[in-house]
Amino acid sequence: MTGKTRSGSVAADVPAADDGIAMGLLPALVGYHVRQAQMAIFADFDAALGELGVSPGIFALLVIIDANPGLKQTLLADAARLDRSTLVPALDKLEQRRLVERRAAPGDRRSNGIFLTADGAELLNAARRAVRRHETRLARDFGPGERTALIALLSRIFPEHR
Amino acid sequence: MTGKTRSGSVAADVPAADDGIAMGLLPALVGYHVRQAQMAIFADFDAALGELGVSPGIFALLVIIDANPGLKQTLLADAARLDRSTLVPALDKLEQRRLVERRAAPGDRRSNGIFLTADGAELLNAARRAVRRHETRLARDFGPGERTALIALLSRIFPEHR
DNA sequence: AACCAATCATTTGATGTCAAACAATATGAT
DNA sequence: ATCATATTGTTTGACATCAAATGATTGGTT
Repeated sequence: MTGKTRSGSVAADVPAADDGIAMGLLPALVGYHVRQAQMAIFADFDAALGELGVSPGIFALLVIIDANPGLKQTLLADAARLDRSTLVPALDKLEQRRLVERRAAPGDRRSNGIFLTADGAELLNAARRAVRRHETRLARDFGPGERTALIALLSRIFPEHR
Repeated sequence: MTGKTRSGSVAADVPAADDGIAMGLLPALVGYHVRQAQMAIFADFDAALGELGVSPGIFALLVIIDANPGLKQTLLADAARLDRSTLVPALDKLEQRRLVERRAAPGDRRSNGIFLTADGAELLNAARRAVRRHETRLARDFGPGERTALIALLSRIFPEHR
């Protein structure tokens, strides 16, 4: 079984159980814990902002739109790390909710500039407050500096993929 | 950089740009960096194991099945954090690839015990080697202990959601 | 001026995920 | 023993996502 692992490599050893279920080498993997953390964060985020109809992805979109009024869809998609085609129905929904507007770009009839409406800006402010509470909860057991240290470590993972 | 970060609270400050695009408060959020890290990790994982037809989710399934032969689908789904209905087509595919088997459970005609085939065990071994290389790459810029520290920090996020 | 390649938003198709509803089987209460 | 309730695997429907193809527009080359 999963013999001894060599030095610099990944600790392969036994287990850690999940209610009697062995998880093999998974708990030794950074990727596994990143995924677990992401799911837990998503769950709390949804509990905090689901009422507002704001998911993490929607929140990121609103923040980026607010910080870059008039941004074209392709650039917005890149910034939010979405495919252009994925952004289309997302913006459709936000437009139906009167949170954002697509306005014809002044010099280019192919592209739209994306803008937050007044309602969108208002909702974003409420969402920001909820997100700050969520983030505080997330790091409530962290000592001073640990939250920053976590972000710093995460930022050093595969920077070539960003 | 990222300006001054306050003690317990969330730094709301300016920017960080992504190619001229302002990202607002996103870079101050742990959740944002966890998501970025997850996407980067997934990309490298896929580059390393896509050839084997093994995604992170498939890998986790194979590892758990191997560590718990005969596990019932519901428990497997719980351990892998999938809905039981999501597991069905995943197992269908693995069964078509002759990597796993559903065998009638001895005392309960409702449930199946899930087992790795010889082919499945073989593929899993190859996948494990590739994953270890992947994990080593992931942490190649980390000093001794930093990898462990990262896992420890991630594990302390919303433990109530696990 | 006329073409051709690149860009922009969109449509379409495939996949992975959850949630709700379902049929078969098992368990527990009386 | 009978009946109500749980559990197990599955089907179906909704949704987010990516990738590839499409139509309109732009810009560059000649």
